[in-house]
Order: sequence, then structure tokens, then C-alpha cells
Amino acid sequence: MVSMMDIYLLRYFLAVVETGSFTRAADRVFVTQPTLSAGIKKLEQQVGHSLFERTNRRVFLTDAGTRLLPRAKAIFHECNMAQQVLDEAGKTPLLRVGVLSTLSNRMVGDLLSSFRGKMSGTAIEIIDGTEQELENRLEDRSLDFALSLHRGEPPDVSVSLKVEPYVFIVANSHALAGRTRVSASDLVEDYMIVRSRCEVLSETSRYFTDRNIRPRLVYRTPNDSRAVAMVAAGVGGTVVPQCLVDERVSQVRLNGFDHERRLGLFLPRSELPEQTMEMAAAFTAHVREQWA
Amino acid sequence: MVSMMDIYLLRYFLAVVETGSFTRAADRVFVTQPTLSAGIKKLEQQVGHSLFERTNRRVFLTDAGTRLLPRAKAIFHECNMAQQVLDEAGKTPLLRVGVLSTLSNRMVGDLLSSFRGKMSGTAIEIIDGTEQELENRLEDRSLDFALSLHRGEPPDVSVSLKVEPYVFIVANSHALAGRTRVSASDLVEDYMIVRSRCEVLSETSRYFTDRNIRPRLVYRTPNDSRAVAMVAAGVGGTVVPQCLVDERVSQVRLNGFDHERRLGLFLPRSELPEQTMEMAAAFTAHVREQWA
DNA sequence: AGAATCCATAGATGGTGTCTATGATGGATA
DNA sequence: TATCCATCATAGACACCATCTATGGATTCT
Repeated sequence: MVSMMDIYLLRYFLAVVETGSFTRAADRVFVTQPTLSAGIKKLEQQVGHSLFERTNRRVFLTDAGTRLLPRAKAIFHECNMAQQVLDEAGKTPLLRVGVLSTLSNRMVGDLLSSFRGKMSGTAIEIIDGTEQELENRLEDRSLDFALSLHRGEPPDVSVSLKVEPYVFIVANSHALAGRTRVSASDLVEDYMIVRSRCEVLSETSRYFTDRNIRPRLVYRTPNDSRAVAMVAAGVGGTVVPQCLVDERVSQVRLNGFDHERRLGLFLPRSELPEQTMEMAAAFTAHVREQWA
Repeated sequence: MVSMMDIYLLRYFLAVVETGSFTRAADRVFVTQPTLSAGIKKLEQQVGHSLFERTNRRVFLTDAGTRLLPRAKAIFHECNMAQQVLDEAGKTPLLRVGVLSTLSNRMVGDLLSSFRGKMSGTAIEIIDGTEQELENRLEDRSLDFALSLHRGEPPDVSVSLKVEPYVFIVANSHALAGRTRVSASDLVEDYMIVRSRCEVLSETSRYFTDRNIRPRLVYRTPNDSRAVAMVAAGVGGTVVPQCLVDERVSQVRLNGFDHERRLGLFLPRSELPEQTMEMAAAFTAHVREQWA
């Protein structure tokens, strides 16, 4: 049984960070200083790291304490959100569509634009996420649909859509821009941008490692639009699904790199409210028609 | 002192959800059934809502329980992330640059590309966020710099950069596309896309409300690239800072809507490690030069 | 040297999570 | 209809623990 940090101890932690002092923090959370001291000590034992350097003038965060701070805030935020969700009145109905963050804006925009004629006033909320995030949200029922990667799920779970390959992209002004295919060794001198949410990140890494190529890492970002923009600006190159290619960049195929992906429309995990059923059916039919 | 739900009770809650039974859940979390029963009862009192309907065959989530479920998972997720962050080895040094998510990809790409010649092997991590998120991260020391909105901060906090206006964008094929300025009444029949992280969202809303215009809301998304792509695809129109305008959309000025923003480079809140100081200074100078 | 500040330690105590034992309820079966 | 089974709730006992008061130790300032 893995132990878990206690919320009340995180409260103590945040108070110390904010006040820079155990004594003032204790006042803030309405306990005595020894209570707070023992609590911080307990938290340090729970997480397995010292969180504060103690001096007699003020306390300082350790490196571990610094790392914990944003996470502690996030935990509190989530707890507040939980209480808020419980206290809220019933929400107005929406069609909530999760979109894999590596799907191109143009593809999604075109899909939704062409769906527009069939709209009858229902609003759509679009939520980006990774595969796992979208899956979790479908399970949680905080999403109705998800456009994500199809990995052989049965048709009552996910409608199988089209396939697309992964390609390497460079700026149009790049020396390799006119070529159809390149080898890994052509990229030795190049800078590499890491799309940190890339589904084939480890395959890409292995592809280069297997060929003893170590491209120079320049940037890392979870945001694909930014990654493509940086490629277009000549910062470096990267591997992307083909749908992300636009006129600002050139694509080449990597010899020996044949990864591809199939898209899927993931369906609602439970019955939708009566008022959105019709809309949902129309949306499903439309996606099949456009992206099959 | 506002009470807060206990993590160990959320653990009980999730076990009951997963097993559909207090008795089996108790086995799962290694306590006895009466312990678990009392715990769930305590949690229900903490959050102020009944979470389960009890039958003698199985238990069912109430509406409140259903709402709490995803949040409970998120809380656990955050706790796991906290522990993970603490347990990670020391990270390799980086220049961590926060970028306001409403800054255009092209602007950022161009900036970083032109900075590339001055690189000497240090990697950059780019992290998108809202103003508040970036501010928090600077305070947390989980960011070194942030490119965000300048709101009169002193020069040791934020370097004042250029100003840009907010404009209304429509698809190039839109009837209003050739115009320089339009009135709110020109938009009565239009669909509106809501950029949920727009800094002037309330001003925009007030602008239309003051003129008794209620554009039809079609989509809502926190992702600006998606919003612009949907505009380009003809889904609807929206208000954006001018930097987000590209050749796929047309901008018009709204009569009586004069909001603008000034960008700023927010500086490190504490001394950076010796090895990145030189890089940081070069980055600061470069941004001043390019975006002043 | 004395005072002030601040975190740590020690011991006592009330609160609480947990256990065993038992009760109440409803459904299935003979 | 009576009995059995499954399951959640309640009661009482008890070990654990968060918290308190009191005190100690270290450092800085006057």
C-alpha cells in the first residue's frame, strides 16, 4: 500500500512557503509552532525528501521543496475544483468533443465547418488532450466524443477512420526541402525539435539511436503548432503526422521509418441526454463521411 | 478554516466506485467494512453531499458522486505527479521560457530562430500558459523567463516590449473580409468562436452587450491555433490580438473597440545557475532587440 | 552578557481511525 | 412461509496520533 501525502500537511507546507517562517505559518493555519514543526517533519518523511533548510532567521525551500510547490498548489486547486463541482447547479448541455492535440487545426476546422450546416443551436466545446487524457475523460464522462488514435478498438467503442504516415519536416528553405526521401545520416548536422507529446517519440529516438545518429536537441515543447512554426522559421526539424504539414514546411520521408497512425472517433461511454442524442448521431455520421 | 476532503477517504471512495460494494472495497484497501462505511460517511459529511445510494445488492453513485469521480481521480493524479516530481533525478539545465499561449507561433518561432545563431548548446524548453500560470511559475522558479503581457511592471521585473491591438478576424471568403472597419451590428447574423483564454473576453462580451448584440456562440476552445483555424475554415469569427492574424484570415477593426496590449519579457525571479547566466543575458538582449 | 527570535524535543491528552461484535434490511431459495 | 445469504450500519473498545504546554538549543543583535 503506497503511502500518500496528507492534505492538511500540504496546507502547512504552503503556509510556511508563503510566510518564510514556521512560527508565522503556524499562526496562519491556527495551530502552534511545534504542531507545525512536527507536521512538516512528517510530510518530509512521507515524501522522502527534506523540503526546507532551517535557519534561525527564515526558512528556505530546498530543491525538492521547490519542485513540490507547484504540485502542492495543483493538488489544492483540484480539491477546490472538486468541491466546486459538487456545489454547482446542473450544467447546460453541450456536445463536448475531445481532440487529440496532435491533430491538425486545419483538419479539425474543416470538419467542424462542414458540420456547421447541420447545427441547430447546440454548442460544441473542444478540449485538447493526449490519448490517455482523452480516454480518461471519456471514462469520467467529462467528454462525449474523442477524435484520437484508433488502435483496433471494436466499432461500438471507436469508429475506425483514415490512416496517415509520420513524416520528417524541415523549413522550405532547408537544403533537404526538395527531396522525397532522406536517410538518417543526412540529418547529422541538423537541429532537432522535440514534440514532447509525440506518440512515436520513443520510436523516433530509437530510429536515430539504432543508426548512431545523435541530432542536436534545440527545443522541446508540448505544443505542436509551436513546433511546426519553429520548423517553418528554420529553427530545426522534427517528425510529425502528415496532417500537420502545411505550406510553410516541406515533408520528407525517412528511409526505414514507416510508422503511421489510424484515426478514430471514440463514442460516448454512456447514454447522452435526450436533447443531445440527435446532434450526437449527426456528428458521428458526419465524421464517418468526412474522415473515413 | 474551511474543511478539506481527506485523501485517504477519497481512496475509499474510488475503491467503492471500482468494486460497486463497500465490502469488496474494504478488502481492496485493507480495512474492515465498518471502517470503510464510517469513512464514506465522513467523506459525505465533509463534502456536504450523499455520494452513494445503498442497496443490499450493490451501491450506486449519486449524481454528486458521479460529479466527484473525475475530480477525485484528478486529485490522485496530482498527488502521484507530486511524488514523481520529487523522485526524479536532477534535471539537465535548461533555459525554461514561458510563452503566453495567445502569442502567435510565428512570432515566437521567428524570435527563437533568430536567436539560434547565438546558441551554444543550451536547450530551451517552451511552456505555454495563461498570464497567471506564467506568473505563478516564475514565482515557483519553475520558469526562468516569461513572454507575457506587460502591465506597468518595473524594469527589473519585466522588460517593456511592443504594443499590438486586438482585431476581429473572419475567413477570407467572408462578406466582411475586404473591409477595414465594421460595426457591431454588421455581426448580428454571424457565429462567434470563444477563445476561452482571451485576455479581453469580458471586454468583448461587454462590447456586444452594450450594443444589444448577441452573436450566436458556436464553439469554445482554449486553444488559439484551433480558434484561428476554425475562423479560416469559415466556422465563425472572433477577437484576437493582431499577432495571431495570418494569411488564412482577414482582420477588421471593430468600431469603438480600441483594446490593445503591450508585451513584456518577465525576468528570472532569482539568480540562475552560473552555467546559464550568459545564455540568459544573451536571450534578454535578443528579445529587447527584436520585440522592442 | 542578556535579550530576542525561531525551530526542535518531550510529555500529556483529547480526538479519531480501526477493530470485533452485532443489528437491520432485502432478496433468493427450499 | 421460513430460512439463508449478502451487505451496509451501529456500538463499544482500544491503539494511534495531532495537538497542546513547557522547555531546550542555536543564532543574531544590542
